[in-house]
Amino acid sequence: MKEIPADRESLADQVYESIRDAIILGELIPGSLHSMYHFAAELHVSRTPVREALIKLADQGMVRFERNRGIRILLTTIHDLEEIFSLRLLLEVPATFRATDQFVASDRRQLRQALDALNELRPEDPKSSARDHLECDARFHRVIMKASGNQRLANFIDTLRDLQQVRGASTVGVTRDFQDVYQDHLDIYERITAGDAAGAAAAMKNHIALTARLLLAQEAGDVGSAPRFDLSWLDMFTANNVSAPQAPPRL
Amino acid sequence: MKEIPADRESLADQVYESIRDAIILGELIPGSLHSMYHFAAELHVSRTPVREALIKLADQGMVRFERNRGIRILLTTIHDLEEIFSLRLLLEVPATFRATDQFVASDRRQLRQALDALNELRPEDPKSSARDHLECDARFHRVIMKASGNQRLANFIDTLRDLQQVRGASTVGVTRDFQDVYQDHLDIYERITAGDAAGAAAAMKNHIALTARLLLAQEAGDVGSAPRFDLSWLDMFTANNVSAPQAPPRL
DNA sequence: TTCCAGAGTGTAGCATGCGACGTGTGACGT
DNA sequence: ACGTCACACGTCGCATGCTACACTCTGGAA
Repeated sequence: MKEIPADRESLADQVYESIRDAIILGELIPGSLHSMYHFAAELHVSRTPVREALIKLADQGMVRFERNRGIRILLTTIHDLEEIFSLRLLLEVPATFRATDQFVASDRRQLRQALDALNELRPEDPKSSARDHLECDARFHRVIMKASGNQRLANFIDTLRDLQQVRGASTVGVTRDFQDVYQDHLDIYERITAGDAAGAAAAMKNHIALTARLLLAQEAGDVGSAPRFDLSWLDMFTANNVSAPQAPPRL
Repeated sequence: MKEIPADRESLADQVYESIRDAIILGELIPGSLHSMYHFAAELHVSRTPVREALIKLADQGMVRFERNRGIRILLTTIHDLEEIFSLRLLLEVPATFRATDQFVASDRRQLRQALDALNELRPEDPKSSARDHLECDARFHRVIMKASGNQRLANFIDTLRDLQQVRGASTVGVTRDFQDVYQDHLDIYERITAGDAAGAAAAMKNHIALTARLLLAQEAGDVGSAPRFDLSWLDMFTANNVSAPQAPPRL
């Protein structure tokens, strides 16, 4: 776990980020039990900021307090993933539509930056690249969500993505390669910058829906028990009636 | 502010509910500044559980910590209401659709109970009735959200409704009377119990959209400066293409 | 050998001590 | 009369003391 630097930010916030990152990076095994004393000693702070950070993480569903026992690191279950992707589809698709109409130069610059970062990733180190990819992917989406003008929506999506990353699951390198995913994002970028709101929304919808299908099938396969997932009912709430090519162009 | 009872639940949680309710009930004036010492003395607890409760409230946007100054009670702004109603439309309409398909007997019983409570309300005491109405309204919606099977969605909607209630705004008795609102909910109830998912979703959409329009116009009028609100872009993401009567039947 | 009981260990939950800092106030100089 | 500065007060942020309780492990009895 990373040490706490000595700069001027709330200690509790720094501890929050440290523990959150440690969970996402898999340094804290889901299901394992820890104590506030342990975290406090590890991070060289007192129990108070640790407790405050853990309360936030418990609210987000990443850990659970067990009275007089410790703090349990929670695993993001398949059902959690279903909830997460349902919410992402319901929120990110309309937000992309809205963002396109409100996009300004600085948004475009940031989105381009995130896109380039995504393109420059190469699967040299398989382990770290997957994590890096999740990070870049998150940056790309965050720019769009913020541009939608709904701050609460952007924050909520952020917490959902954190939970998704706890699972550590990525389709990259498993059912899709870097280039496929890059192409998805390039589609979205081009439609947004072209001012094609309906097209951008449709591209985002296809991107998330494809990721959800592949990821749910892939993760469910890991545990053997694979109940069928049905996200198709979401179709009618994600503007399947907008004028966009049914099959988005692929190279 | 209500005192803390001596039963067995986390003190911090009880303090959270006390302060949240106090804000919603308007006992804590938005914009006013308070201290943790003040809350602790008032509720006869130490500063620790007070601080933990306030952290949660700050996360939800109901209060703000001002370092070495105190805790500021925040006002839900018009822009906040826009964000809230956008999210409610994007989430509650699909959730209603989904809930209809998964409704079980116990859900139906609870929904009926909430509906009856709504019907029995009468504007005898104008002040408390408005609050009671908001509470019953929240219960009705919560049953449906839980029945949708997405716990995160239900929780998120709950926090949004809390923020909405901070504003204390209700259309009841201003631009609509009790009977109109009851009719809205009766429509939703009947379509859900009839298994008409698309119809229930459409009814929920109309209900929320109408409330949003009236409330935003009404609240914006209070302060004089009334920028135009445009929630119409949400139409295509709330299943305007489902087979449902354009004008829902009214008695 | 098995079951039960009781003490020990470690934990969260809450109370409290303490330091740093922003703010307001009052005195002093001009 | 007005501007400036220093001091005192109140507050958060963090550290630490303390208590009740859940679990475990051991020892003895059946």
